[in-house]
Amino acid sequence: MLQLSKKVEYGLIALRHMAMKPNGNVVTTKELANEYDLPYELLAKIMQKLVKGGVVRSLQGVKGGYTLAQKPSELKVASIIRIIEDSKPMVAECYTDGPDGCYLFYNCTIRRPLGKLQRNLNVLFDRMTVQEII
Amino acid sequence: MLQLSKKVEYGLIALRHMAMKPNGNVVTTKELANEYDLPYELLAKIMQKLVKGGVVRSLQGVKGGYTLAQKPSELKVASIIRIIEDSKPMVAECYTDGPDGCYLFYNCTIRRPLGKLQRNLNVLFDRMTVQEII
DNA sequence: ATAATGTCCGACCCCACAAGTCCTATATTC
DNA sequence: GAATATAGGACTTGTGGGGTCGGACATTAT
Repeated sequence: MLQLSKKVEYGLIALRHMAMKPNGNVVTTKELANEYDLPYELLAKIMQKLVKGGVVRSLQGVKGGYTLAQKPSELKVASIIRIIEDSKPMVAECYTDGPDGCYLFYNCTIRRPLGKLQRNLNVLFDRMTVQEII
Repeated sequence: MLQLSKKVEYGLIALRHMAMKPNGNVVTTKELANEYDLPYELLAKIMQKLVKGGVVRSLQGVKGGYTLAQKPSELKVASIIRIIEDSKPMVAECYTDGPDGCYLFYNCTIRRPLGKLQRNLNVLFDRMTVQEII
């Protein structure tokens, strides 16, 4: 209920790990999976998403791996969630999908008030960065 | 992702509806289900939970129904969620279940930082009341 | 008293989606 | 060219949210 997904958790753990390494130091999926006992393949997928999201850079081949593409202080948790989940953290689907996503939409009486909650939530996730979880 | 459940949404809609009725006016599940086109049985379950949670009072029999047991300004959204979901809104399960709930627990590197997020979230849901969604 | 109409509540189904797995292709190093 | 890394599509599995059904009990009206 209202929880972050495992994917996001794993992603944050990985990013934190990288943020603590000396700059430019590559980290492999294997290393991460071993260190934190995370499912390798799943983590690999997450890392690939982070690459596409521009959060980390990848180096292929032997001696390959990942490095941060941005400073930890610039990596907003909100962005990480958006990249990994393909959507912002939302309190209700109607804020993403619009009228088509919810058959109540037009006569939904709690949409506006929830909007307030949503905005506060946005602020929360926008403020927090990877820097803070080191 | 991080969404409120339908149950909570329905519950809020119902409470709002009741909050707008003249004091002491009973509202039936049927009336609510029709008015907002919500699944009757599910809504009934939710209402029962709200009764157990002390948020609404029930009157059985013909002419029965529900009335608010508290002022709308006293009905915190946080409480509603807790009552309907049997748990507080949590960003990660480890905050409810403790060590047994997550095999990472002791070497989880993001638990403490997420705790900050959690506390902020608590404040958010504690501040908002049914009064505000009228 | 009995029919009508409401709550109460346990048991159940369904399915979308999160979580995790498997397999193959491609890049890089030595 | 062998070893080791990422890239990525396809697949399986498990769980929980959402929804349904059926019957018991309470109250009122006739």
